[in-house]
This record gives sequence, C-alpha cells and structure tokens, in this order.
Amino acid sequence: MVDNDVFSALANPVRREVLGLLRGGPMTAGAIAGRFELSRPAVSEHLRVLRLAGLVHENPSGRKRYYELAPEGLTAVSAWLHPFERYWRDRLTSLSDVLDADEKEQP
Amino acid sequence: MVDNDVFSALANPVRREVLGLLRGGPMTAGAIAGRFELSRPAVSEHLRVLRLAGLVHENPSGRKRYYELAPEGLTAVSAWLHPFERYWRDRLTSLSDVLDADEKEQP
DNA sequence: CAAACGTGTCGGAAAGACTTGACATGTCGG
DNA sequence: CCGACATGTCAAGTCTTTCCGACACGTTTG
Repeated sequence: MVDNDVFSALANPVRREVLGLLRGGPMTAGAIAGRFELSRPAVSEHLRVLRLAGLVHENPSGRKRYYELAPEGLTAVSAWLHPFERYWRDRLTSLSDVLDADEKEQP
Repeated sequence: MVDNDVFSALANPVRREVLGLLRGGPMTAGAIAGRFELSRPAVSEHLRVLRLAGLVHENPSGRKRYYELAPEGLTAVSAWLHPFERYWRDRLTSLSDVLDADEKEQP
C-alpha cells in the first residue's frame, strides 16, 4: 500500500471494519487496535494507509491520537461508482431484460 | 486474488478500467486485451478475477468470449458505501462544521 | 481432417502487501 | 526528572499478486 489509492485502501477487510467503527464517532488508535486480533503495529499501519488514502483524519490530543472519519474521503469511490449505479439500476428494473440482453451476440 | 472479494477486485486500476470499457457494451477478451499494454494472459487473469468477484458475466459465442458488466456485482459496494454516504453528506452541508468538529478533543 | 484462430491455464520471476517483534518518540503522573 | 503509557516506525520473513512466455483446448475455415 504505497500509493494513496482509496480503492486499494478499501481492499482490506480490517480497514473497512475500522471505517465502520469510526462511524460511531472518533476513537483512539489503542481503542481501535483493541477491537481486532492483530498486533498493534499492524493496526497502526492500517490507520496509516487509511490516512494516506484520505479516509480518516488524525487529531492528536496529548499522548492519545483520535481518529475520525474523513467525510470527503469516500466521495472518490462514490463518484467512480455513480455511472455504474445508473447502469445497473436501469437494467435491474426488469431482471428478464438483463437475461434477454445476454442473448444479443454479434458474430 | 484468491477470494471473491469485490473490493479486492476493484483495487486494481486495470480492472476498474475494464469495467469502464464494458459500460459501452460487451467486448471479447481479445478486444479488451487490445486496449492495454499488457500480455494477453495478464488480461485474461484480470477477467478471471472480475468474473469470480461477480462483476462481469462471460458468454461464449463460438470461439470468442464476450464479457459484459454484471449489473448486480457492484451493488455490494454500493450497499457498503451507503451508510457512509449519508454520513458525509450530512457533514459536507457545511464544510466549516467539519473543520470545527476536528477541534472537539475529549482528554 | 488440418491449419489458423481465440482464449484459458501453467510455471516461474519480480514486486508488493501483511504481519510480527524490537526499538524510538513524545506525554503524563509523582 | 523518571517510570509508565500511547503510539509510530524499522527490519525481516512470508504469502500474494502481477506479469510474462509457452503450451493446451476447443472452434472455425478451407
């Protein structure tokens, strides 16, 4: 995870779960680590990836560091997804249409 | 890419680009491979990953194989994203609110 | 049927990600 | 100040991904 790619950041289930936890409000690195059966350094690295991807904000407070969701982070995913969303919604209005469309072969 | 995880499938930029191409309609494996500076086996493997993730459908027609978008594939992503989408939309109504919220430290 | 075509899969090399244990940095309490 | 605490970072091992060249398989064409 060397680049700041949001999609790569989301590829890891632990990181997705961290984002889910953070939906309930900011948490310290330690509190987050406590929720997983992982070494603390591992969690720290996951947090670093999320931070580089712009998915979380880090606010140090004394010797603790609170992480919270970065509202703007997931907009890139949403934006990428949007054209597809329209596409599949159109087709799912009638599932039979989708199945019929599978038949159109151009030899 | 051993699991069928949709998010892992989307982590690769080539695969995201393939999905983008397929938005214009079904394409053969060869036509897809022709769009990239990659060996055909590499593209074939990407297609395999997309298929396992349920993001594309494969319909063989003679000795060609047409790939097309699987409408239902991305719904998992959309579903996961949805709660966050509401969250960040609420906060982005006023960006200054977000910045202010960063200030709330609980020692 | 044989040659040409479209494509998938196998073996292996190079690059990258994930994890862990050990160490470094900065902060709080006495 | 000094020890305890919260956390980040480094080095190394292992597993996974990605890519390529070569080969295999079914389909079409002559």
